Amino acid sequence: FLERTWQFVNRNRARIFEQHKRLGISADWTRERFTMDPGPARAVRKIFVALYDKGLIYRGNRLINWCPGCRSALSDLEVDHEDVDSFLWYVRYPLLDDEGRDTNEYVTIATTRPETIVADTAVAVHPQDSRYRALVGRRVRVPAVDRPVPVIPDEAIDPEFGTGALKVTPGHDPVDFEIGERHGLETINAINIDGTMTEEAGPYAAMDRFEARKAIVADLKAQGLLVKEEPYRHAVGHCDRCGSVVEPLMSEQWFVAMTKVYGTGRNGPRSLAGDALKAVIEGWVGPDGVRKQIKMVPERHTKVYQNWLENIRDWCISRQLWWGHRIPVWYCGSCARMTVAMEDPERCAHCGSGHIRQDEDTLDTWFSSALWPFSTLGWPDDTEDLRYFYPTSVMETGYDIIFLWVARMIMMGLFAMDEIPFEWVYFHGTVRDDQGQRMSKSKGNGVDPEVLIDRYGADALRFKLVTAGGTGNDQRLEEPRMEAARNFANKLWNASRFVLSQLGPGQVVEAPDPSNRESMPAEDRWILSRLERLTESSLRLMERFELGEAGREMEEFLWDEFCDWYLEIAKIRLRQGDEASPLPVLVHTLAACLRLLHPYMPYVTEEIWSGSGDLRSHIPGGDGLLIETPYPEATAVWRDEAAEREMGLVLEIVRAVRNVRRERGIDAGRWLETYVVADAALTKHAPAIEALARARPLRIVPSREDAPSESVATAVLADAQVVVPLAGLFDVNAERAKLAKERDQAQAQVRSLEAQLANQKFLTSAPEKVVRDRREQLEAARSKLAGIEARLAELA
RNA sequence: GGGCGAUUAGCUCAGCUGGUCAGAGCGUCUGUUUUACACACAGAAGGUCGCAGGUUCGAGCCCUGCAUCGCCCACCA
Repeated sequence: FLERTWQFVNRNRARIFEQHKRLGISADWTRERFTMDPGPARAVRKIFVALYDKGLIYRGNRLINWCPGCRSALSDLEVDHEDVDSFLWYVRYPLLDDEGRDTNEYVTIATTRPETIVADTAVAVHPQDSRYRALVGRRVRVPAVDRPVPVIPDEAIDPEFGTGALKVTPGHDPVDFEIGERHGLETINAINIDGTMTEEAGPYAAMDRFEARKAIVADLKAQGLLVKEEPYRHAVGHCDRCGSVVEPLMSEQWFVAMTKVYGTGRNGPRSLAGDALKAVIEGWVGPDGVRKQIKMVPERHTKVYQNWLENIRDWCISRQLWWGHRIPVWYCGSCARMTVAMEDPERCAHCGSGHIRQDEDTLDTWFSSALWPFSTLGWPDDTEDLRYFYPTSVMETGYDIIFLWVARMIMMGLFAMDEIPFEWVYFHGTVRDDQGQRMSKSKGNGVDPEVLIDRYGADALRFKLVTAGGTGNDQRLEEPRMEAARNFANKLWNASRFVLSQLGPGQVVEAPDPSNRESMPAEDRWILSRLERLTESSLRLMERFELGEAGREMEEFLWDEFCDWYLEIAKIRLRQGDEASPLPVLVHTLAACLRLLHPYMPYVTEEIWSGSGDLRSHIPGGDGLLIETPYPEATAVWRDEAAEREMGLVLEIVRAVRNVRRERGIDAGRWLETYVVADAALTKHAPAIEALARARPLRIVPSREDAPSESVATAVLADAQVVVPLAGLFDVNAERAKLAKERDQAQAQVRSLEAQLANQKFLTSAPEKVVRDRREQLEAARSKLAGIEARLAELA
């Protein structure tokens, strides 16, 4: 966040200065205010000096990315390549004879940047290119400036592209610069730092670079040297800060050497990039002798990381911006040498002169960000916290800054601490607007989180962000999903209110005791068993960073199983004031949900626990904040397959009655006389079925003969049948049609299962459990089919 | 030019190590003042899981190719 703020400040520096000026605030004051605090500043200086001492930081006059808009150097990462529609201009360079006079021959080159013609110092062709072999060694005249330059051979030339001949501009193109170095060519600076042309540009001097381009093209055309201009789409570098077209040009800047080997250690030869690669690919042995490997989630990012590091170039770290850490280097006015120091020096370290001046440049904002894992822990002064918090376990950030930030934290962590900064990097996706567009200042489609928080609540925003997508995938910030998250928070709040309303002031409820399970009602055992499954499953998911899936499971459990079923069934006992109170299960299941959900919805859960809800006061030993209570652990003490099966049947029966009601258009409020053909053991669930299905009178009968068969709707389940007398509402044709449809489905299922179980290969190669499940499914399907057929026979 | 991701109900998206996984929310439709919640409850309709092959007893899930969209990297002027 700090870094983002600093970037923002940097982008807006001119405006802030102007504002302050208008307010009568001195520029010095402004500059001072926007200086980083001394802690991290010391870390930055210490690292700078250490890198410099190892020869990993150097100053050099090199071709760098220059932004004429910001008037600053940029690193490779700050240049965005965007496709631009332009032209490929084919230009004739007259061949000269030995005396330096024009001949009738030409070499035609293709260029996208005619304005750089004035800085050409050669024309290059591929050495194997038969078309040009004879020309190598001769000279051509550069148009516009009439400079004679040689035709040289170089492997870097692609004979297929353009005419196969390249104008070489070492001063303004990275490839050309390398060619220039190989052939000892002169480097000419034709473009100023403000984007205008230099004196070297001759007639075009002082023109803006794009104006100069037009002027040169016009002049070439006039001189008959322009062969053609071809529409051409190609990538052009833009400044990621201001959008200006970036200009490669020669400039004296500071660099960090990425691949230079500066020593050797227990992990072999050391270099910044090499070490960062090693820590992720094969692991890093720290000072404690333990090998630790940095793992990324989603894993695919490691390949991107690796690819970047394997092709990395030195990092240009000096910026000509106002804010940021100033480079801790002083130049001597007397002996001209440099003093590199942590503390501001009084005099030159070499000759003792007092005439020293600090470098005006600031550091790339990501240079200090790279130190974040340890500079925030007090390094280099107070290293106490470092012992406990370095390395940390998980670094969480967006995948868009994997190079800018993550890779550099790893480099600097290994350099300064000789230990990885973190073991896991968890990358979240990009949050887009509701149209799926990336949020950006220029588009103005940014969504202010504060507004969303006002509208839906902080918990809803957080829950939405964590659960709305897959791990590491981008997601849209859309309102319907925000509403759903808010509704869930509301659901949790209301369910809690209900539970709390059942408790007397100061009433303390003991936790359910597994050793008493025999005497507990099936629904209690059921919900506790389900809770345990949820705990086990969500913990497993969280360990794999499947945070969204875990949260969704919690929501589903709380809403569907706890609220819609358990709570409603528990109300019966609460109303009747049963001896076996559901309160222990109600209170402790809710408490467990609060703990599970706390990371997802910290505010509501805490409010229920220790705030106005004060659930903790009803729990033995309940004290402190929710965050202080232990997170639920996965155990199996409450696992109860029998209870789950039993309640599964109850739920099915209730749904069956509701379906009959719906299918016949019977008022939801009307009580329906209902027979359930099932084992007598089901009788104890009669009150629940009665209440939830509004089935009264309800009769549990042992066999189909005990229920009426005339004018009844029948729902056939595997382990039960539901019979609802309809009297006047009964429609025998509708009933037959419905049952026929169900029979077809059941038959299809039976056939498919039978076929699978008859397949010898399936039986031998499928896991035992799958085969067993299939057999059980077949049995259930057959039983259901038999029931349906019997009922159809009755109706015939 | 390389690499990666996406393509699943009208919309936005989940689907872990291949075995009922075809799901959720929203939307639509039908009902409901059932005393925690209408930011709710009950129910319904809706998808040949981009296309074509392949592996397997079995494939949204694995392999190959193709198509469309998006992102990242990149010194073909």
